[in-house]
Amino acid sequence: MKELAKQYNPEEVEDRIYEMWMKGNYFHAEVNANKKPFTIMMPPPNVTGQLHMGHALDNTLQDSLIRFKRMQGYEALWQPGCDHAAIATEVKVTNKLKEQGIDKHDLGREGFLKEAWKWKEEYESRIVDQLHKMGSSADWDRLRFTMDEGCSKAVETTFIKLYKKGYIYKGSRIINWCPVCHTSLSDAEVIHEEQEGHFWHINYPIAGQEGRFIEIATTRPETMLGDTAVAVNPEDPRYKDLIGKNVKLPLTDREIPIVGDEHADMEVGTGAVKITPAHDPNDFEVGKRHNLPELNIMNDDATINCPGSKYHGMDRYEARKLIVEDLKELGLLVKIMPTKHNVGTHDRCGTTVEPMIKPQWFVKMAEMAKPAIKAIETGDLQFVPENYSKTYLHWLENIKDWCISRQLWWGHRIPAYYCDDCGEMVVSSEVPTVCPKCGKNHFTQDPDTLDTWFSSALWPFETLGWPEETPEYKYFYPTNVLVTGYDIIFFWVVRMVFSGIEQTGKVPFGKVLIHGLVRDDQGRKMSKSLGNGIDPLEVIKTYGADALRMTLLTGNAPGNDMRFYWSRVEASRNFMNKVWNASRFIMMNLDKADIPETMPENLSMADRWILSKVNNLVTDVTRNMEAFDLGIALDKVQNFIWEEFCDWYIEMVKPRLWSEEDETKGAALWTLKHVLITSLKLLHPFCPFITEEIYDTLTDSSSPLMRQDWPSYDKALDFAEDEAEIEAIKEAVRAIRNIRTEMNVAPSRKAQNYVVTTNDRVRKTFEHSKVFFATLAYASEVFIQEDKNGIADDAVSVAIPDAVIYIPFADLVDIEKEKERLLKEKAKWEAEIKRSEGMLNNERFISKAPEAKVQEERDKLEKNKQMLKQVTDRLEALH
RNA sequence: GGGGUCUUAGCUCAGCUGGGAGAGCAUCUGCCUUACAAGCAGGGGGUCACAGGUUCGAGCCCUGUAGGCCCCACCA
Repeated sequence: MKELAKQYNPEEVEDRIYEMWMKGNYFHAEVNANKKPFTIMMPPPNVTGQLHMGHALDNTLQDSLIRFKRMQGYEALWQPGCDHAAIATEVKVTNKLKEQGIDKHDLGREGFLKEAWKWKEEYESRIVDQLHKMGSSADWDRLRFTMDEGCSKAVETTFIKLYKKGYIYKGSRIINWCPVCHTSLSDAEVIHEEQEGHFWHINYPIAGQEGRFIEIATTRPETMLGDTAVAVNPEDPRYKDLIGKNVKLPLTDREIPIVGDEHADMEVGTGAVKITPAHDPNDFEVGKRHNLPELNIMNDDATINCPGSKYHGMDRYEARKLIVEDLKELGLLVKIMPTKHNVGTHDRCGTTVEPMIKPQWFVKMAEMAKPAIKAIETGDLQFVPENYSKTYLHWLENIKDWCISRQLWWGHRIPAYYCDDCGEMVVSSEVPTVCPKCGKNHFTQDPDTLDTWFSSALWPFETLGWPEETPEYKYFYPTNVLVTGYDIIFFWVVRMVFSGIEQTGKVPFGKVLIHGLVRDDQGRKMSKSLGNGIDPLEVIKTYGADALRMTLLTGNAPGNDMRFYWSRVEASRNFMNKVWNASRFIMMNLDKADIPETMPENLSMADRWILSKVNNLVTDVTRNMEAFDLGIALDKVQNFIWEEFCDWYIEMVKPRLWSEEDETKGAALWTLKHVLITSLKLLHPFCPFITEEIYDTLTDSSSPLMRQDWPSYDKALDFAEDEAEIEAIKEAVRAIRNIRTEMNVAPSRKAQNYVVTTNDRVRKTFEHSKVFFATLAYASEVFIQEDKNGIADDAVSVAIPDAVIYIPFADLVDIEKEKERLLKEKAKWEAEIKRSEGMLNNERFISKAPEAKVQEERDKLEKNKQMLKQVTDRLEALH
């Protein structure tokens, strides 16, 4: 028998084991008609940097699931890949170049893209390496990238299909513009932050009515250069008569109309609003309603663009300052009120976005949203936890058209071409040869690229070869589970669903397992700026990947945020150590006797007990796994291994192993081995490394644990009737331990040896383990009094090397205390019985509850009655 | 304004369709015991936010109240 190292060294073991898995190609999944597929698409990490704790959680959940399904006999594919993360990467690469003193515009588009690809290569391999360290069993042969050839083809195909269907259109609309990144942003990329600001109250002079003004309030005075109207509520008595009149727009020579519009809220500000259609989404709408001109007064970098004006070329905030001063000078500034208001900022760079009117590409959402909503109603798509489907629905039901064009270089180029001569647009997968309008043959491609989510929306099928009908696509698609954080339901999940339905006719995954954020120990988000992020690799280095995985899986329900505590990692590491040492102990004993091939006949009570325990555990854990309650499943496995297997069974079995002549040693060893292997299997999806290492050392199996069959319920191991007896034994053992404490005898080898026996019932249950109680007392010799003399039902016999002493219970235990304890216990059982009887006497319960449950309750009642009898008997014996 | 969610031990959190209040950490007591001191044995600690209701039975379901958090929209 091989031996395990004395100390578990995760660092050494993990690397070696992972290499073994890789060499054996055990992660690979192949089209296999004899097996059912099970597919998980890895949310592709951005190639912007290294993985953080959120990725660790995300990947641990997926890896646990896929390992479970693989062991269950599915052809389990975990499809890995990375995302080009358009703007995020472009910002990073631009900054890196800037540090080297290079401006990206000097490099030009081609040069920049070369740099970006270099960046991608570097970070992609770093990310893959990190995923290896976490133990991820993804099919690395199938590693994909959102901008690789196949994905680009899928993007192009999708774009053209949607365009031809009329779902993609180009339009001039007001969009969010980032003046630093020089690109448009979707609504989802804009974060609204509350900021301190001011309300500037400004008098606009009424044209033709000298000395009369209309007072407006604004938080952005600089935009007044682009005002094309003032709006008042048509019901507002203060201003009713002014509707239709004009005002002279200060600081300009323009006159603009006063219009009546619902948008003006009588309660807010002065009730009169300046309308700047080109720089405010609401004003844009008002402008549309009243046919107002849209006056763009800003350049792409948010400097003022008003030729002829003194503000021309100034930054928007500089211009604001100067405009306020100038208004003051003109006596038109009425007052300045401090206020808090929400300002939209770019989620990547923090710049305040500027609403701008720009020609952009959009996806029409109304039609595609419908089947995505329906998928929830039909149950084709289910969220875990379920309430996230409400979030999903709420968003879809209020969906707006999706702005998909970005003025970036890093991304999929829009497949639209413009004729150099007449400007005619052609959407096509290739450069058109002849202009359909003017017949010329020179074209320029649209410079814009697509929103990064446009390609990730296709991830579940583009990675399997779509639009080609590859065998992989046919076999593995639609996928089974998507695992992701709640923070990207809108960005990603929604878009995958409607894209999947539209392109493939199928919901891309049946279940969405949602997890929360990993926060620091104070509940704050982990972020670079706070410097409170914890690198998963650092944790793995000191505590091992298994410990990290266990920390992330336990004590946390789906969809909820969790806090990261080092103490929890330590606790997990301690459990790894427990598993390691228990296994070490078992292996040290395995060569002490022949281990039966099949289940031996002469199993002791304790053997039967632990076997049925582990048998039930299999059922429980499997059910939890299938319901995606991974944390609960792991909790049960841990609880079993530590508290049942180690603390009780292994302790109980020791004397049989140590004894020279015990004929049930083989049964004990068989049981130990069986329970250990089953436990390792159950633990493997969560803690793959340590379980694999132990299993391989223990079994000499030619295939690794990760490819073994998941255990299933075995009727032959169901010794359900033993449960009550075991409880009685445990109770007796506890009593003896208490006696030991009462006697103040330290169970030390240095202390005197002694033997304890107790009543017939307990002794009978331990007929195969006569040395059991001796072990508890750490005796070197064993005395069992077989004659009834001196052994009362409630007395103990204590043997020390030279003598046997019979000690009545009463002499050892404080009778009053013991009575109290028993009375308490009696009350407990009585309450239990009352409860059970209450239920069983209830007609509604009997008729409504499933038969199994009723039977369970009846059994419980029976058992409790027995327990009560025991307690009562003991109480009587005390007198 | 719309939607969601939470309140359980000193701390952080589990508690699966209603049926014995749990874990980890912390704390207290006794132990270096031939797997494990990263350990063992034992203990203390909770009116499950509050008030009603449904039920034989409520941490769980319903209504209301108080407080916390998140998302969406909007604040000219």
